Amino acid sequence: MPEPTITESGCTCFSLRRLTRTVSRLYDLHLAEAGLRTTQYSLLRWIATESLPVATLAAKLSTERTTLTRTLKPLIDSGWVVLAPGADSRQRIVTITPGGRAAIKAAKQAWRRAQSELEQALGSASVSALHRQLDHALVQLAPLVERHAHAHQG
Amino acid sequence: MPEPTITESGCTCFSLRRLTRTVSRLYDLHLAEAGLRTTQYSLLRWIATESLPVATLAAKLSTERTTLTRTLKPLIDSGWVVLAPGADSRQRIVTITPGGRAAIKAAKQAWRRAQSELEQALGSASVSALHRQLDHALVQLAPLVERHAHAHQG
DNA sequence: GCACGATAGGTGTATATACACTATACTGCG
DNA sequence: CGCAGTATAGTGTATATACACCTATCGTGC
Repeated sequence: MPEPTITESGCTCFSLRRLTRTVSRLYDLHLAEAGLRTTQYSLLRWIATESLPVATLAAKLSTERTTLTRTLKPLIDSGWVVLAPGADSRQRIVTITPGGRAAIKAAKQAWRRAQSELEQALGSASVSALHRQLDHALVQLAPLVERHAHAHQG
Repeated sequence: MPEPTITESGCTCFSLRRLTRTVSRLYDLHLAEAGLRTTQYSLLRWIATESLPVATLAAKLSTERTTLTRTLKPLIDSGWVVLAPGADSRQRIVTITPGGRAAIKAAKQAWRRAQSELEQALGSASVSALHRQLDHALVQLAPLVERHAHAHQG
């Protein structure tokens, strides 16, 4: 039955943004002790697992490439990340430093407390269900948005 | 069973932020035709339903009060919103203008296309499930984060 | 071996977000 | 009434986010 689809629940984008604001504040409250933001912590952890060129990393994070350039800046200024030259001299390989690994280690407990507090408040089952929905949505939407974006250029 | 609770799924905050980025881009692609962002559209719609003081509106949106001051600025500059004086002369009542209502009307079709595209890509059942999870999480976490934030001042 | 399209990355500008701090106005108590 | 304390809003600063545009390098066809 192809019904008119707009749900009553309202704007999915607004609900997502609103919860993201709230959850980010929770994580940031804990991570402040360690001197970094939740965005920075996640980014560092990702960079620690593999060294990749900027565009490749951006794609993995579903971030606009130029946004990654800007979000990397404070990490570079702190000496936690460097942009190493690649074989192709256009590329910059985003690479973690020993200081970066130390920062992750120092912040890990704070992150764990944030995640734990969230899971206690929501219940583990709810958190799992939420992740399932988020993952499913991302898989469906990410390529769609990329197509849109590329079509827009020409 | 009070088990160690950290889920395998990783960082809830990161997953939320990532999907929010993606979904926001989808909405913004459509709303660009109407000359506004998804954040602005949602905010305008909210303001159109009731006129409230800044702090009250911020609480309803789960936004930091000072953030709302900044996000209102482009709407005020466009003539879509005014800050009217209240009985208490400290208060500014966030009020929509006729131009603001016209902007909502002009953007509605674009928003509908965005929401519809999302629902087609995910399926209505998925979208409903996602909204349930988002709403549940917000209800649990919003007061918790507020408590944290107020405790931090003192 | 050079011209040209494609690819990798950065900048300019604008908005979104939040914390620490500041300024102003109200309110109740002595 | 006058002041102490509280409530309301804005600023300074920093990060996050993305689009339009720019620069530099690569690879290929001739």
